[in-house]
Amino acid sequence: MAEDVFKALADPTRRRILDELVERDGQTLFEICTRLVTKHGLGLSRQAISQHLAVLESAGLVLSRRQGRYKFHDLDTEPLERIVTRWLRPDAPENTP
Amino acid sequence: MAEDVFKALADPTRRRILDELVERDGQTLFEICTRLVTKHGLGLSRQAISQHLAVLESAGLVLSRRQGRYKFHDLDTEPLERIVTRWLRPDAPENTP
DNA sequence: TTGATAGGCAAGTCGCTACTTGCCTATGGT
DNA sequence: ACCATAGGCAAGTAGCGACTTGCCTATCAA
Repeated sequence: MAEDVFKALADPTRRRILDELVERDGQTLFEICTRLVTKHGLGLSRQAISQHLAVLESAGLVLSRRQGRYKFHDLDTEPLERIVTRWLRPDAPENTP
Repeated sequence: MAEDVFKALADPTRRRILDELVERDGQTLFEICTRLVTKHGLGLSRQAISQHLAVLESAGLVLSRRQGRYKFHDLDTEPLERIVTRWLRPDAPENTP
């Protein structure tokens, strides 16, 4: 649903997570946690990030693959393009650069 | 700010408003109210829509021009394109159709 | 000038959501 | 077998956001 995509993008922390995943795919939960702390100074618990990842996953923006005791997360940008074309007028001057 | 754009898009009613404005620019508050009620069956007060329009306006998605006692609202899709390109990998296969 | 229309301001309520805390499961190393 | 690591589940809390209600201002028509 587009609803889930918009709600997922509404939170700044979730957008940071997408930033991390677009930089490097296949990160685990702990990797994302430490990156958010060190690079962005966010002091969040592991569960907070886990819940954010669940939201992103149910929105289709993040795909996860389990492997042993690790769970790797990958970015899927496919839902992004569809939701924005909703309001782009086909023949508006700013949309035909 | 991109923050305001994402928060503005998070609400379903505000997205409906954008739907109405992309269909016809220059609508007043009351026009939008009646359209949301008749076409989408939303039973919202005038103030609710007014506050939504304020959010959209502060996000730069809606421009307003006052004329007498009327206030016309226009859609501006410019902020939309910038926020999505944030996570689109330049050379990913799904982004080069 | 009076009344009706179009809109704004401010306070208050209510539900959702982000976050925490505590405990539990499972996999891997030694 | 043991312990550490990677992650999950569930309940509880706090703050934000959507919506309402009531009242106020401004413009136009009669």
